[in-house]
Amino acid sequence: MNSRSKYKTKQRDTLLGYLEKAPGHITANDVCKYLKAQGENIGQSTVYRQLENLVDEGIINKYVIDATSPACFEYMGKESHVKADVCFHCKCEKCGKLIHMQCDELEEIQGHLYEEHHFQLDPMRTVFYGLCEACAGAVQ
Amino acid sequence: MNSRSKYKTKQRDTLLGYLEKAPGHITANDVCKYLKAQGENIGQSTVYRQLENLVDEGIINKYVIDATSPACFEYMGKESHVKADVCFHCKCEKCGKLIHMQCDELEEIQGHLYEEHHFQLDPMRTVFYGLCEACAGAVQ
DNA sequence: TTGCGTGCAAAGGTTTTGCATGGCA
DNA sequence: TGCCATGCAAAACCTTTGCACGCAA
Repeated sequence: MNSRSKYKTKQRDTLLGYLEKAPGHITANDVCKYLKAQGENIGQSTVYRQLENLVDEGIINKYVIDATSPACFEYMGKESHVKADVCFHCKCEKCGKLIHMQCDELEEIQGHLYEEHHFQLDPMRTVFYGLCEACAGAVQ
Repeated sequence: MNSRSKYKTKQRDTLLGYLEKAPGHITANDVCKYLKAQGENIGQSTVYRQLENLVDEGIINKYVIDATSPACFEYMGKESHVKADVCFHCKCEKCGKLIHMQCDELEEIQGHLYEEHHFQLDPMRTVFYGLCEACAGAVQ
């Protein structure tokens, strides 16, 4: 679980450079394909291993939405993890779209659950299921 | 995605009968092994397909803990659906306990998500992950 | 020099799919 | 009778692992 990287390698820097400017949610496969397109040949095991390291270090986050779709990663920042913003995820049961949202009011859920129900919510892993705007409007 | 069962088959009944009295969370593999031990020979594809149906029907819930471990299922009950009351579920990531809660304030989440984010929450299927009181107190 | 990081290939395990057969309504 | 459900096997899929080599410190 705690396999923090001790060496600074070219591959790690390349990967980190991509993650920094990568948009929203990215899968390990996305990373591999991007790097390959760039001519950077980094083995997929290295990608997986470095992603795991970065998660351990808190530089990126990992989301597991469901069993069949691949895990998503997201850049959080190198600086200290002040956890200034808590993000939530909504997944559409119909089209499968993953919606990323950050909202103060939703943060209150966390406080409410803790104070009233003594439950310490982990927003990283919690996913709201339902219907997105498009799908809710499309059918019944 | 929406493959609700239309026929009532022996396999479905057998599976449902087991799920009703099955303890806590069960994997698809558990179900297969149990049925085989009972002399009930039900193909694994059938198990997976029926579990998917039952999730769609809201009779069982599906939990995904992480990418590599198999998904867990849990019996929720045949009734409800009347949604006279909206119930929420919290699952402890540590001890696995499933907490059932009904709370007016949490119902507001639904309204909020719909009005502000145009997302139609499905409380039946949404599970809040985190730490229960006991586990949160135990360690850090 | 030491031992971690890398890369390739192959394994691992869960879940899905194709297709012919059997069963419910 | 018309579909749907089933079962088997094989595929698909993501992720991890083994092992030899290269590279950082």
